[in-house]
Amino acid sequence: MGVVPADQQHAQVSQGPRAGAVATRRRGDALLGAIFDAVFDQLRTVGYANLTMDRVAAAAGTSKTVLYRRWAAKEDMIADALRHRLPTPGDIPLTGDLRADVHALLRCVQASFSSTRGTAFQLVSAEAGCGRPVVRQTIIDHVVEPCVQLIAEVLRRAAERGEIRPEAANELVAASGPAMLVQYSLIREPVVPDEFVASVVDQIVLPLTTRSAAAEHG
Amino acid sequence: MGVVPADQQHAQVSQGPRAGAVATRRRGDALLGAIFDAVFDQLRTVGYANLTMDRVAAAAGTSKTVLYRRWAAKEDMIADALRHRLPTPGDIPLTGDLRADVHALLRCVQASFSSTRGTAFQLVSAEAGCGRPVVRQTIIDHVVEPCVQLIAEVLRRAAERGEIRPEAANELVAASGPAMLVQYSLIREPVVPDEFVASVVDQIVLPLTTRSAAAEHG
DNA sequence: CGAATTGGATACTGATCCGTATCTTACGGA
DNA sequence: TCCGTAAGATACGGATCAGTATCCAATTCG
Repeated sequence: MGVVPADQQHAQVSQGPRAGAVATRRRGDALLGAIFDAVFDQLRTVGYANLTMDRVAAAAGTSKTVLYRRWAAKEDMIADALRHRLPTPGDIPLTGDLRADVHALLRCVQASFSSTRGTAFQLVSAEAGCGRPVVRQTIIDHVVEPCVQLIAEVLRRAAERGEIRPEAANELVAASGPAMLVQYSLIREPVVPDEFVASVVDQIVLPLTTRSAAAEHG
Repeated sequence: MGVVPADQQHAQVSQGPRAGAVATRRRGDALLGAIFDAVFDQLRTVGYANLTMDRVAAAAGTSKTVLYRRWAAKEDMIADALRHRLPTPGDIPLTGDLRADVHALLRCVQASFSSTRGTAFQLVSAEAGCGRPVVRQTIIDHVVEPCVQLIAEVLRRAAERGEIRPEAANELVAASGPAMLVQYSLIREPVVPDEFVASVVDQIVLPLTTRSAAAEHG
């Protein structure tokens, strides 16, 4: 309840010109980064439904005015936070090594959880069924779809090289890895551990591609 | 905007004593069912964030008073709606046939989407990170966890019979089927088609269990 | 038929939150 | 050093919504 001390300090003390004085006012990217931190922090602690501009401002150690000077609406702010924090799968260099490439692309999906503090798929479904699923579509288009497509491409090339059975080079198999990570983030805990990613690669994705795996059961 | 016609009729006309007169007032289970329909309808159309008691009441053709006579709070109502509509995996009879049992259990996961009009995992993540994840935990505990455990059990028995390779009888493989369905519901469309369930069984789960699938890649 | 029960309409309170307006104050460049 | 730009505090209007109170009407049961 009570009174919040008005002279509450920000978490980060930047190296200002006067080293003795506490940095009380951030600008530009420093401020922007603090706001994005606050957004994901709020998503993690109170959830999308209870995320308010007041709370984000308070968590960032700033005020609502600053937020509305940058974004017209709450959704714009969140979408912008995502665009700045989500990894870009297209930047991942592919080596041609099947296991390494699949692993790298799945780590990209994993990074989309950790970079948003595990709130990525909370956001995906929070808006499901709404009129303008801005945030939802941002994540799907930015990370999940590209990763699945890139994994599919990696599988296709491996099939051309004869490393895997050709029938396994499809989007269903390509989607299995991301699906396992999404599942883990939703059911177990928000941020997916490294060992789990490795397990998925070695016990799910790669076994599905081996020559001897039965091609059809139905 | 304007005025909603006060004499708006309910969708369902029950067979009252006077056949000529329009049934205007439902009771008991008929009313309860209409309310649950309205809950999932609202979740689908406006989303969890915009689901209000007023809107649910309006969609059910009743008033807020009726809702608060049954449930103390909004979350209780939603949780109750879930408990009445979600399938119960434990009721599924297991035949001992690997493919049939896996398929039946995955159809149970699928049913948890269709019975909630595709909103099940919207609910799972809408509350992620909140203090009291009532709705979230209801779905996980009621459907997903039981299904994964039952699939794991089915795999274990198949391994004992020598039908599948023993290393595949683990929870990671057991989770792959549900994970694919969750993924589909989140990314593609809310309700998962039958053919997709069959594809997952025949192209993901069963291939992972075949004797010749490489046991380890890492 | 008559009484008890339950459904339904409406209005109200208090809280919350979005988005804006206003004013003060720190920073940083010229 | 001075001035422009942007940060930050605060307050406010308007809207929305949860939950309650009150009154009325229909259905069911005795």
